[in-house]
Amino acid sequence: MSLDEIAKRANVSRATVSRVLNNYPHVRPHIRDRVLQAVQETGYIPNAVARSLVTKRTNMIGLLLPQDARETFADPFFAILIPSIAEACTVHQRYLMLSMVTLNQEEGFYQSVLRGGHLDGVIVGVSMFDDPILPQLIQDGLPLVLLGRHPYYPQAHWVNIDNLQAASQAVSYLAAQGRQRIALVSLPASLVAGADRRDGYKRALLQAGLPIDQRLIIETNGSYQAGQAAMSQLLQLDQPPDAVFAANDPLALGVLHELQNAGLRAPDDVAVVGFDDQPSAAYASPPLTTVHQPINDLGFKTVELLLEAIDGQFSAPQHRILPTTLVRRASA
Amino acid sequence: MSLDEIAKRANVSRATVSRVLNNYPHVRPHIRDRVLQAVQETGYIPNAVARSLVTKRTNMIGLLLPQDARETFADPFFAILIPSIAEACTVHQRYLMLSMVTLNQEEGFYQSVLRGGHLDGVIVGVSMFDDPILPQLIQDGLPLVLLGRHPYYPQAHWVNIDNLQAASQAVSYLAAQGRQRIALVSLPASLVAGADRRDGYKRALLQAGLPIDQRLIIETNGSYQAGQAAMSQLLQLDQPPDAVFAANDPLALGVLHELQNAGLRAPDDVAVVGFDDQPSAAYASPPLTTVHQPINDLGFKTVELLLEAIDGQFSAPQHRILPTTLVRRASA
DNA sequence: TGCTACAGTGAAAGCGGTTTCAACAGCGTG
DNA sequence: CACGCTGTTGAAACCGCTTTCACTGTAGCA
Repeated sequence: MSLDEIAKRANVSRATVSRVLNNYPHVRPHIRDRVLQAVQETGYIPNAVARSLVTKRTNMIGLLLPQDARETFADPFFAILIPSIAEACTVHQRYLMLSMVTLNQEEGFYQSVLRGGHLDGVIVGVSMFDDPILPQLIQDGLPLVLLGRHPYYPQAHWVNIDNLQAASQAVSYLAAQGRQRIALVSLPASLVAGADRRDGYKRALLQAGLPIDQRLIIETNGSYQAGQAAMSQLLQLDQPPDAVFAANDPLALGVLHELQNAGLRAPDDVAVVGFDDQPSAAYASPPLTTVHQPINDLGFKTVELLLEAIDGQFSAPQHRILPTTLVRRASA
Repeated sequence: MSLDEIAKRANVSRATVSRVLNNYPHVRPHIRDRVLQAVQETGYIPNAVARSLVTKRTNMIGLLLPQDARETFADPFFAILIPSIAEACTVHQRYLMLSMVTLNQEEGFYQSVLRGGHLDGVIVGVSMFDDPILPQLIQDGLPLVLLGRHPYYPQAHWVNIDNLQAASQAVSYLAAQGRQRIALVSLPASLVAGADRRDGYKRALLQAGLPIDQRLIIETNGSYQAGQAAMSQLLQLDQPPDAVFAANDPLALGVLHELQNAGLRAPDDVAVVGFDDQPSAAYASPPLTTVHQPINDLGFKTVELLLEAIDGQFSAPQHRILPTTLVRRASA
């Protein structure tokens, strides 16, 4: 069923049907009603593809996730972020295309996704410094928002939290309690957020007049198991830490678990602070002190920034920084 | 840049360019080369929307997730399933549209997504018996595959595991060890899978000659915290259980945690079996005995079944059942 | 009353591809 | 040599919508 059919049924031209459907003014009420009735009767839904062909808008935005997206999904950060983005899309009447395509994997397919005109814009769940897709993407000129700042692409819009500041605050909090040997269980340094949180950790130590001890810094892949392993390793040091800043909550929970296995207690023996404030953090034993980041807002703001970018509202790159807060529970 | 431009550049007609691009036979090699060279030089990518308008194919499939998708994403089952589906789409050169739209929420938007011609077919991450979207969807006639069987819609294709049989096997395993009071920490009965696993539990009890004790059956929302709460409740019974079958792994891990809190040990005091075999199950303490389901395969088979359905290969509804295995670790 | 301005409408031209159809060349055959 | 194929190509129609443009009719105004 097409426009023509409605047009015939309502005894008007296709142009008029189109006007009614798109809420143009300058259509006389009784004509509008006739059209709407025909639409009602037939259950007509306009063909989105045909519409897109002429309007150059698909109302579809892409969410590009990193190659290792399988691990990504296990991360509670993404488990909250992705539904937020999806919801934001629905709220704004946009469709969401999920893509885990990588450059090396399927060059041609990647090209056709991104440059085939299917997408109005793209959100890049970027993270790595050297993501191979980014350069192409940015050159393509497709409206784009990065989820997280990226030092190499100042011209790109992004939404982020202040990872450095947030991490610094968490570590300062530990230092203020008199903790002397504060360990860092970190994310991969290849991630921008990983590097930022590490830098925040170091800055806080220096500000507190504490030394930076490389043996207290353990780089991990960010998983629960890695947290366990890291803590286990830290406990074997001659001088084990009296506090741990874990760069995300899964790591922190792993750390807590390993402490428990070793017969140690948090915060008495070792204070632990996490990052993310994932829902289960409050239910850990002991409940986890952690940096809360507004993941939901992050998703919404990112979508909204992208939509504004698609509308061409900006001449300069936009950088939105959302606030974090340290949530004090029992673990530190 | 459009077909015309390539046509002019290669000094052929648009039809010929189209033929080359779609690998038609009957194009003389030197003409084909000329066209390909023009494509190369210009970096031309055909407009997918225009193509879709005439071919009636968008190469895009939808993944419809339930209303409570936010919880859904926290479930490791979906954390594995969704990337699998995404990967299967990439492998088969299809795009994936993620949708959490619900009927009540945005009727119009829902309609335009599903009936606007954007989608070649839909995977429904169905679960509830009375999902309000399903009737419409099935009537719409859009190619569709359910993720999990549904008793009310025999005409729909689906891919599933045999939940009843798998649960039954797990409980029989406990009974064979001489466990007398086997509790069930179940999923909501409003979920088909929840009901199936509960029925399997009951069947195994009856087959083992054990009574069905309603006090030993606790219905939950399937979360880790719910598992803790359920176990806590079970331990307050006059005669607490000596085994627990948890209907998914988060529940089982919560149960284990609560046992530990109560100073009890698994499997000595209470044996615990889970369901899913999520990656972290092997790292639990004790490592979790659980029903392994091939979530990855589930994702791939579902996509492949949908693609076949889109090709119109079936006259009868297809039901694919994938095998499960009980993975014996230390918790039971 | 005669003009202008503008609201309201339809015809038709795209959007960028695919596909049908007809035309033409070159070939083997009777 | 006429004929019918087959292989190869281009012209043009078409997919279903939006949007421009031109054309009415009517109201407002001098």
